Amino acid sequence: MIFNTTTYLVLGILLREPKSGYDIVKELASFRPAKSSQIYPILAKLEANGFVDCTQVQQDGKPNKKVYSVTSTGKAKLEAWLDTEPEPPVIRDDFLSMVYSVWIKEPETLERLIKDRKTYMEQRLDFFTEKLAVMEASFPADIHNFYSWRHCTRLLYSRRIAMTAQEIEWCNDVLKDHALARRTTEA
Amino acid sequence: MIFNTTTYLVLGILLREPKSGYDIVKELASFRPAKSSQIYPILAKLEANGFVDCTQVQQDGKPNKKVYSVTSTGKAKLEAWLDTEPEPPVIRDDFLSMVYSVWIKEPETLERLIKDRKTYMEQRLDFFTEKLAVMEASFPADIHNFYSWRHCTRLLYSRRIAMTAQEIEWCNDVLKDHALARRTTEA
DNA sequence: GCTCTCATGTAAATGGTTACATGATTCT
DNA sequence: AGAATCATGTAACCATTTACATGAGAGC
Repeated sequence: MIFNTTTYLVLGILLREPKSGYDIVKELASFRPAKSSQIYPILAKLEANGFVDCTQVQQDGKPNKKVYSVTSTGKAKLEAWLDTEPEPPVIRDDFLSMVYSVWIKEPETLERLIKDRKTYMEQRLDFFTEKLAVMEASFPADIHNFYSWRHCTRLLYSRRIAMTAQEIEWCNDVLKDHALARRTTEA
Repeated sequence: MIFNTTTYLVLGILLREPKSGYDIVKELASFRPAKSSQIYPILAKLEANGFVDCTQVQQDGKPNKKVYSVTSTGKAKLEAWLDTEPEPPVIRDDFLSMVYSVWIKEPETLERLIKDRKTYMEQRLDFFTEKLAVMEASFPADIHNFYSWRHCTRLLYSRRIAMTAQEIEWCNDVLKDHALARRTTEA
């Protein structure tokens, strides 16, 4: 069986807390989005190879669901992965590809591109700041405990927040430069 | 013909300056890495559909190469794309997936992960800082001229540098927290 | 009756990587 | 002779997305 990064992520999610495929998709949404058509086959393979167990759970007011939990073999596999070196990050960002070529258009196009990006990043910043605040209020002890998964979540939120704030700052710098240069040209 | 983001990037590279497939791969390497097996078919398709022209160039001391340049149709296509809205960015980062699950291991694993990341980011920071410095020294006028492609390159470098510096800062924060918490535990 | 959320999947297509194949030229 | 860089490509595979299919239950 082939273990790619997404498969390890699924194991990691289920190790925190048993979940259904549908719930895994929701958990991934804000962090590393994946479609259900990718998750369900991964779960099926993990189960077929004994890395996760599955139990049917009846719900009232909702359809039944299949809740998966990690086996000891699954946990061992995840632990072994954490001792390896991660690949360098890959960023797919259309926005950057557009900035790369935006010099062929009027300056207004760059301005629009940056303003839209800033708006998007401000929304993301609010989203993650809120998430972190809720977690801090709900689990004040866990988030500073090395052996709690919420500690890891806190680290990831704080990184996201810092990165997003940094990008907003960059947008402001570009817009400032832009305004300055245009005033100079007009004068 | 299907135009994906990579195809637009190839057009953007060739519009700055005509290049061979081999050169395009090198140009992309530090920004959005792609393999030659992806670039050559894109060039073939672009040529077959009249978006780029190709001329054989003899070189001495090196094998001959095929240099591509963008046609007016190709430029129009790129311009139209710049008026659309970019998709939200996608980040594939094994490191983050590892941090997500590292709570199941001893704290040393997190420490190692962060230290290695910091080292990697410091290398990247040096690389981009050097690149920007060279460009600033070589083309002091261009980098502030809206209608020069080097202006766009400067924006992308400055963003990369700020982002990378920010990530190093985050690594330092995590390591400081970590040291503090361990001292508290030992005391 | 219609839409929304919950829930699980399959099939086809696209985007990208890995592996392979070939050949010129330069440097050691 | 062997490795390194330059140069162009093909074939097979993997990862992910898009589109499709189905169905229960809730709320309007």
